[in-house]
Amino acid sequence: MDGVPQPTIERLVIYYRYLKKLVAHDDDKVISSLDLGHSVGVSAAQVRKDLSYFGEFGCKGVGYNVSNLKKSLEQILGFNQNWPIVLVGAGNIGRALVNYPGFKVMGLNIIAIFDCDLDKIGNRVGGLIVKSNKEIERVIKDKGVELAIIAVPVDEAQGVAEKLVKAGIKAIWNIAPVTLKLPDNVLVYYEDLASSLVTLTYRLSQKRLKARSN
Amino acid sequence: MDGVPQPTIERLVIYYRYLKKLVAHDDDKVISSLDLGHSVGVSAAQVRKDLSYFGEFGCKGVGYNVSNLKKSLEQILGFNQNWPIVLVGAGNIGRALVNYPGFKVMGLNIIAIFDCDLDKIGNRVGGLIVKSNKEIERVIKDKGVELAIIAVPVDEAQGVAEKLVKAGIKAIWNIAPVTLKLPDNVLVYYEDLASSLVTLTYRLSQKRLKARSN
DNA sequence: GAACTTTAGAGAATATTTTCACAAAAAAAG
DNA sequence: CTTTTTTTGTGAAAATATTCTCTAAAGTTC
Ligand SMILES: NC(=O)c1ccc[n+]([C@@H]2O[C@H](COP(=O)([O-])OP(=O)(O)OC[C@H]3O[C@@H](n4cnc5c(N)ncnc54)[C@H](O)[C@@H]3O)[C@@H](O)[C@H]2O)c1
Ligand SMILES: NC(=O)c1ccc[n+]([C@@H]2O[C@H](COP(=O)([O-])OP(=O)(O)OC[C@H]3O[C@@H](n4cnc5c(N)ncnc54)[C@H](O)[C@@H]3O)[C@@H](O)[C@H]2O)c1
Repeated sequence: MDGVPQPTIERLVIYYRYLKKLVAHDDDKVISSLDLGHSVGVSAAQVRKDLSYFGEFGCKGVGYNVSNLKKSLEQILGFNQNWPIVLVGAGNIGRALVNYPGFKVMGLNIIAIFDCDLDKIGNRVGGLIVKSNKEIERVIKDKGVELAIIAVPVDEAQGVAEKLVKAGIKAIWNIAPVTLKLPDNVLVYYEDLASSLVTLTYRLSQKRLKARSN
Repeated sequence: MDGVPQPTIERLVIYYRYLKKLVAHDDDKVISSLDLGHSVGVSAAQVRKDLSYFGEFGCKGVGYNVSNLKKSLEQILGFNQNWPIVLVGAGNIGRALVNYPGFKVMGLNIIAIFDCDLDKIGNRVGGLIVKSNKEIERVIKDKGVELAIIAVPVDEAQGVAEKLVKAGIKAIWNIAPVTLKLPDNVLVYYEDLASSLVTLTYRLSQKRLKARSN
């Protein structure tokens, strides 16, 4: 059940969202890897290979039962579990994330938001009240939280990360564009918005160069 | 100059940020691939390979001149160019992105923000006034904009994307979690925040399973 | 200035991920 | 009931990306 490529997991989420839309519209009872792939911009072979890491979900000559496949993906991706999450940094990005309703359907629940700025502590963000950093450890331990989001300025991220790990956090999603130095047993995933955008400008330049040389 | 791995570009941005910090602190005149790599969580070989796609920047037995390498990366990544960008959707994420000062140093300039909600049009976001969707085409053509960010709800994204492409947009950074159907010559990069988080919960589950089976 | 140390660059070897190709199962057509 | 069509699942092949290994250049030590 391991040895699953990283990109496969991300694509499963994409398949899931499309299937959910189909179920909601009661559009189709069954879908082929070709149609599913085409709908989400992935090859049919890739769809089948991605699913094959987890078992057999389709029927030869027919395709996949939409509703069942959706349920299987929920199971695989852990959407029926509850993942309590704490978020540090009640700034622009932090507030956007807390206000976003799309995480809940995936079992992702931001249960607390922390900040060190006295002007922000006590404010309401989404359904939460911004708490002081001083409560980080207590909340994490009380609720047995393993996953945290870091949305503080670059220079604060390392310190916040260490505090989180000390409190028991096992995985961090870091939006601050800085590499964290943490024990190997802590999972860290970097969400680097600027570098994604730069990839796009880079490819745009490449295309221009190629066009010019033709 | 092509055939550069996608991940290499993203890492170059990471190297760049670290070098910028060194230059600002006047910390080091020279850095080895080992030190640079170690600082940003990448192997030394990876650092050297990444740079080798673009030329020779180091000195054997010595390392890389920090300031020169930073300048070379600026050149490679197009940070000294001006990339005007339009953003559609003055919601939570859209406003966060416009307010973020970190894009400017990479030549990324959000020059206009659009929304269709009358309550939002006319509001100030960062240094910009939210404009009506009706002005999208005019602004893009007037300013020769090629790059757009989509930050509207899922169901609106396809329509907005088509409007942008018709106005001349060549590359889209889509934050709405939905696959866009656009002509092949339009570059699309998806920023899927939820799927990143799910990858993390998935890996966390895996680790738990592995720990339990030991 | 000879021997040693450090470190970039590059090609080879590995590892990872995607695509291909086809057998086998299910359904549909004849 | 046989043939044809559809479509999955999978092992092999291809493509992509990373790591290893070694050479040679630059600097340092003695
Ligand atoms: N806003 C964006 O679009 C964007 C894009 C890319 C990256 N980022 C990164 O995301 C992070 C947050 O960005 P933002 O725009 O939300 O910034 P922001 O300044 O709006 O918010 C940062 C928040 O963190 C709080 N904070 C500072 N130090 C803290 C600490 N030690 N403990 C707890 N809270 C602390 C501040 O009080 C503030 O509320 C930054 O690292 C930024 O580089 C943001
Ligand atoms: N906020 C998050 O943390 C988050 C996380 C993941 C994904 N997303 C995605 O990002 C997108 C935006 O999220 P958000 O939280 O900012 O939502 P939001 O509701 O706060 O903002 C959406 C904005 O788009 C505007 N809009 C709607 N239709 C439009 C149209 N046709 N043309 C122009 N403007 C239009 C709305 O008026 C609103 O201002 C959504 O697709 C969401 O799924 C957001």
